[in-house]
Amino acid sequence: MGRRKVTHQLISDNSTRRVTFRKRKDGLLKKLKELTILCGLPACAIIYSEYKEGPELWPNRNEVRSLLNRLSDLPVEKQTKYKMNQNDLMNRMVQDAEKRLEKVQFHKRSMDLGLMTMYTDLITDADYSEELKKAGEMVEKRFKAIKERVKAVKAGTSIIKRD
Amino acid sequence: MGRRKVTHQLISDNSTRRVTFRKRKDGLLKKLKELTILCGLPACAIIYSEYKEGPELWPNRNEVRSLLNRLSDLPVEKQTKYKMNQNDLMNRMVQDAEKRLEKVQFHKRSMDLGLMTMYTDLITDADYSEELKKAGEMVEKRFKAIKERVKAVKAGTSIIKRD
DNA sequence: CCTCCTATGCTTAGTAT
DNA sequence: TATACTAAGCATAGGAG
Repeated sequence: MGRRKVTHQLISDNSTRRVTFRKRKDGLLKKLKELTILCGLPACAIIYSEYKEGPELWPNRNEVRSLLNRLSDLPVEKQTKYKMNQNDLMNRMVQDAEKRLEKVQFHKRSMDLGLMTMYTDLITDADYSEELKKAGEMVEKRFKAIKERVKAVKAGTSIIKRD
Repeated sequence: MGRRKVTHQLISDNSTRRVTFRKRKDGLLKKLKELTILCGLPACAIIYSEYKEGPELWPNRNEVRSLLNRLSDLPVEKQTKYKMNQNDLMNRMVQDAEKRLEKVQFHKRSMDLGLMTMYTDLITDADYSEELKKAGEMVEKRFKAIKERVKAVKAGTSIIKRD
């Protein structure tokens, strides 16, 4: 039989859904590839599914990363109360994350890292959007990484192994 | 007339390319939407074009960001010579970027920022992949942002304006 | 679970306005 | 440039092996 008209809702049958996923995902990525070739532009797609450990990255991991990095430089939408002087999301994220981090944990972290305290006059109250909280977490990870490296080196070993 | 078979190469004519871009982009995003609904999964797409200032983000900026954040937690491919102890790309980027940055500019930056020197024993030679260079640039931006904030506050003004 | 098949619905290139 | 049209190419649901 030929094809039947499709109703747009979640396909309940597991195996049907799996088959449809593969067919449509392949068709979709083919069309995305055609678009980039015909129109000469960069694009990427990220598709999560229950059928694979990680997401499907098109065209590949590096291209996705590269476009993501560009994304960081986008101007911020007016949904937050901050205005940018530059088209630079990263700068804003970094600034605000830094401020938030420092307000909460600066003294402890400074001691741990052996850094001198400063910025005391920078710390002010502000409400932080989800976005800024994530940025804060990012910086937190950075601090953790530095602390780990310091500990590792003091212990005479490096966290990073070389071949 | 109906449609002609398409040759897969860049469309040279400007207006034809523009029209094709709009048509195919819309068709593509429609199919991506169908895929997410039919199969109940998260997905996003980023499409840059010469017809818009920023990239087309589907389904929206926040969803793209959210999926990107997930991406950061993916295990790293074995294409680099570094091994991970955790499924945490950010930690590795941060560590290596930190090392590179410090080797080149630590003393100057430390003075600028009023931080104490340390890590002297951490600095070693290593060749850095493109990826790590980008990570380094990211951290560079962070330092710039901090410096700017410090200057601004010392001057009695804030870079960040509030409504 | 595949792969192959194909009728049928969907997309779209070229045209007209 | 945008919108509308439509013929024909293309994608794919369901079935068969």
